[in-house]
Parts: sequence; structure tokens; C-alpha cells
Amino acid sequence: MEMDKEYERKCYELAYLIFPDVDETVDDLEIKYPERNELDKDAIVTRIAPSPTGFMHTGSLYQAMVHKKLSSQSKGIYYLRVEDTDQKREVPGSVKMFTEELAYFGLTPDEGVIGENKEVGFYGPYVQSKRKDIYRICAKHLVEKGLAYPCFCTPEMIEKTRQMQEANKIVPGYYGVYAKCRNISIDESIERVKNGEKFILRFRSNGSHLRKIAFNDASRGKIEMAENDQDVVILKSDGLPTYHFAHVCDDHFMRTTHVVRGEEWLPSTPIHLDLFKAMGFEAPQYVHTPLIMIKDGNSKRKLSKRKDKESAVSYFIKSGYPAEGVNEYLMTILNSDYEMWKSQNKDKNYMDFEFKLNKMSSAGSLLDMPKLNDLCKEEVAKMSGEEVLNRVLAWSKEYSKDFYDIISKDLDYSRKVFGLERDNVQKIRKDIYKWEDVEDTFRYFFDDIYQKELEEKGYIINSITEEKPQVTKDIIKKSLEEYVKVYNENDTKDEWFERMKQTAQELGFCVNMKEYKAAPENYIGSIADFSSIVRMAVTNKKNTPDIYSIMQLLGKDKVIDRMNKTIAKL
RNA sequence: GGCCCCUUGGUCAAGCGGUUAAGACGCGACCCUCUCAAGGUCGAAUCAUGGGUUCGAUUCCCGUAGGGGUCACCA
Repeated sequence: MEMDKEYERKCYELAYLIFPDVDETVDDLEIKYPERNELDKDAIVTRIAPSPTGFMHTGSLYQAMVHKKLSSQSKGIYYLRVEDTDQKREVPGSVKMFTEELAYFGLTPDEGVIGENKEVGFYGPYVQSKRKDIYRICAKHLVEKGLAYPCFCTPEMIEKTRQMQEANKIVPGYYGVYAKCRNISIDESIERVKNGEKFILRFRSNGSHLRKIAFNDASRGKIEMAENDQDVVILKSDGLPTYHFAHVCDDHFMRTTHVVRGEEWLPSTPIHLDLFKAMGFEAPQYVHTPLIMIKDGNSKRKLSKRKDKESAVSYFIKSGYPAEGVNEYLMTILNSDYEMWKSQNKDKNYMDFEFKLNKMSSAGSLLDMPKLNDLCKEEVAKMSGEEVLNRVLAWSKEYSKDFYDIISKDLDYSRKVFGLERDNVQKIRKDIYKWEDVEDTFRYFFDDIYQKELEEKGYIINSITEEKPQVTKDIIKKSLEEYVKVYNENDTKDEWFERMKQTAQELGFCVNMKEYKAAPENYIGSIADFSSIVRMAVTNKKNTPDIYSIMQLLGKDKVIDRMNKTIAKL
């Protein structure tokens, strides 16, 4: 008993030696960062906690969606905390990038860091490097309780132990008898700290690898794992905490109720539970989300920052994927019954859907780009020409300045172009899924880039002859020559088509598709072939919206000029 | 390798002891059509495997295999 009292006293002495300047206590922090009583009892407080490495992972966006849904549904809070405890990896400008990228997808947090050097909320600072005091208070608390100790081992010594453990097939790590500094006397610790020896701070775990610990994952259910017995580092030599320790201190004092994080954290959850227990804090509800995978040959693997461009959120923004489509896609892989709900609630958006944690798939899904593209197409199809134009303007201003200049020259004209088969029609043309592709899709409307394409790629009209040998170059030439003569820009659509048919028929094309299909050998081609000739002469493209509208938009001079130039090239 | 997670068509997946095993993307065919896209109709394609439990297993239990993750003073 006397001994215990003495030990306790020495722990306090050691704590004071290590943290002479820390005079606040954990209890002070409890008062400073009180429970969020203003929220409903079952309100969910979540957080997105990126590291400022200049890169936002697509998986983070997926999680941001979970945060947003959980918090907004429960009238809770979703905040952003910057985890910059690894200062070596820090990339300037990251925070600005994160907040902008989240904003692009409508996933701006309610609290915390909301822009470069901008924070809101009472639980800050929301940047870990600015929370050193808090970690030191918590760490001091652990030292006082004999639950943390200074470790004087050098990285080389630890590496040596690890190699020995591996060679002997012992579970590697710093624990039990292998934890040298755990086992030195407190007097020696005090002495060595006094002598100014360099050290880091480790947690003193009382767990055993032989015992099991169970916890409930809100999406996966009960998970059982071996207890933690590792004396993990809690404060590094630069004085900053490791992820493990920061997670425990921050999520407690920011009053996080649900920690939504990637599956890769599952194996270290026992460490966190151990730390929560040691601090006397209640652990949050964990939600481990599956990783987004990508196909690699015959197997799949997690999206890799180095190998996969799709691993970066910025990729989707740069390519001009509409946020609505990406969000839809995320929801489909996030909640298994979302697609069904959506098909019954077409006019609603994902914010109206009730997201359920237990409906979350726990297997990692493959990033399905064709599906994403399709969902984006659907979303673009809901937009008016005006809307599409505005989106393309915003996108190109940032990522394709030349195109921006071209389309902003005559906004009325551009609006008509983007409204083709989109405004005032029953069946909307679904051909655009990302803004990056728009320039190529509509290039024939803009002389500069149209001309450039012709110079670079040449005329594609000859491909008709390759596909249908009976439609020879001579026929193409003759068709265009005849058509140029009769083209009348004042025709209505019906008149226009009648005129096309007439010209086609005179040249030996069949103007009735059924008749043509019944006996194609009787004709040199069909009205479809004739239309292709005209289409390619005017647009140098195989696929376009309705040619009549295109001709109307381009105007007679350009139409005639393009046809004549094509004739000259034949 | 230890530990952990995961496993229904090519992909996302519904299912939660008895179903003709939904739906979506993709793919194929046909229809419509001035082309393409869209739309319409139809089609091919799935319960990893072995053993239990049960009258009955895709569904519950155990093993096996496969895939993935993780074992830092990185998060």
C-alpha cells in the first residue's frame, strides 16, 4: 500500500517533469468542451478528417456523403478537422483544395474548417497542429495515472527487436517484455528525463493478446478481435500526437458520436478502444466503410493514389463530371436500396432519401465508370440548355480556357447550341456525361475549332465508302453537288426533309427505309446514307443531333460553304 | 506469416428458411428512326466450395478456398 502511494507520487513527479508547463487538466477540458446538449438526444455528430497531403481520395468523398447524410438526417453536426500531425507530408494549399472540392459536391461541412484559415464552431481549433496543448494535457493525465511512459529507445533499437521477433515468429511490436522502457523503473525514467535524454511517449497497455474484445460496428454489427497489448506511441518526438492518440482526444472533446472511417482502420480499433478506456472516455460509435476498389487484371485492389487517376476527387472535377451524377453514383454504392427508392422517387434527390447504416454494403465495390457515366448522363439530361451552358462555362473557365473564350463570345448562339434536342423536346438527347467532352461533341458549331479538326484529322466523309462500297466517292460528290443547288434555308423541317428525299431519289437512293431493307440491292443506298453524306459534309461527324436544326443554327452561308469545301476535297 | 474484414450474373446489387432468385449499368437482338443517342420490346448471364442444422437452404452454423485490409515516431 505504502509502495503504491509512493509509485503514484512518482508518476506525478514524472508527469510534472515531462510537462512542467501544463497546468490545465482533463477536467478543465471537459468544461471547456462540454457535451453538445443543444442537439437532440440522438443527433449524430460526425467528422471528416483529411490529412493535408494535397490529395483528396475518392474514398473520402464517399465518406463525406455518409457524414452528410447521417448528420443532416438526425439534425446533428458534420464537421471538418484537419489531421496534420505528420508535418513531413504536409502540402500547402491542401485545406483550400479540400474545402473547394467538398463544396463542388455540395458536401460542405457544418462546422470546423470551412476554408483556408477559416473555422466555425466552439470545439476548435479544428487543426490538430494547433491542439498541442490539448494532447499534452491528456498525455500528462496518462503519465500521472501510470498509463503512459517515456520511451528512450532509438528507431534502430526498435527495428532490431522487430527483426528478432520476425525471425523467431513472435508477434512483432513494442509490448510486454519487448517493451524495454515499459519495464525500467520509474526512478530510472525520472532520472533519464532529468538528464535530458531524448524520448517519446508511449501508452502503457494493460491488454492481452489472449483476451478478446468485442465492439459494435454500426454497419457491420458485432466484431470480435484480440485486445490491444501494444504500447503504441502517443506523442512523437516533435511533440505532436500520433493518429491514435489524436483520434481519442479529439473525437472525445469535439463530442463526435460516430466515427465513420475506412475499413483499413478496423485492425487498429482495439488500440483506440484501449486508449479510450485509459482516458476514461466513452468510445464513439464506429462505422467502418468498405474501400472502393478498382479492377486490376483479374483481381481487384484498393484505389491507388499512384496508379489510378480515379482515386483523386480532383479527377472528377477536372473532367467535368456533374456533381449530381457523382453523388447519385455514391449513393448507389452506399446504400443498397437507394436505386430502388430512386426509381420510385424520380423527382427527389438523395437528400430526401433516408440513409440507413445497416443497409450499407460491407464489401468493397469496384468503381464502375460506365455506371457513373450513365448516371451523369441522366443528370445532364435533366438540365436545360441554359443550365448546361452555365456549367460548361464554369468548367471551361477553369480547365479549358480556349474553349471558354470560344463559347462565351456569343452567348445567345451558345445557348442555342447547348439547347439542341434538350429544350422544348419530348425526348432529350443523352449524349453528354462530362463537360470535358462537350468541346468535341459540339466542335462543328464553332468555326475555329472545327477548322482545326479538319486540318488535324481530315475529312471523315470517305468512311461512308469504306462502310458501304456501293456509295462511291462519285456518288457522294454528286449528292452534295445536287443538294447544294436546292438547299433552301427558309424551308420548314418538313419541307427540308421532302427536298432531301427528292434529291436523294433522283440520284437513286431509296427514300423509304422499309422498302430499302426489303431489297437493298435495288438501290445505291438509303435516305439514311444520303443523310449521312449531308451530315458529314456539314459537321464532319457521324453522330449529331438533328441535321435540320444544325443547319438552321449554322446559317446558309456556312452550310453551303462547308458542302462546297467537302466537294473540293473529294 | 499472424490477426481482421468480405464472398448472389462482367459490374452494382435485392433477398433476410419455401421466390419462375428483383432491379440498374454493361452486353446482344429486334422495333422506331435522316445518323447517333434516347425510347420501346425481348434475350444471354449469378447464389465460391465442402460439411452440417432442417421436411426444406442463396438465407443459419462450422471448415476450406479466393479476394481484400492491416501489422510505423503515416494517417
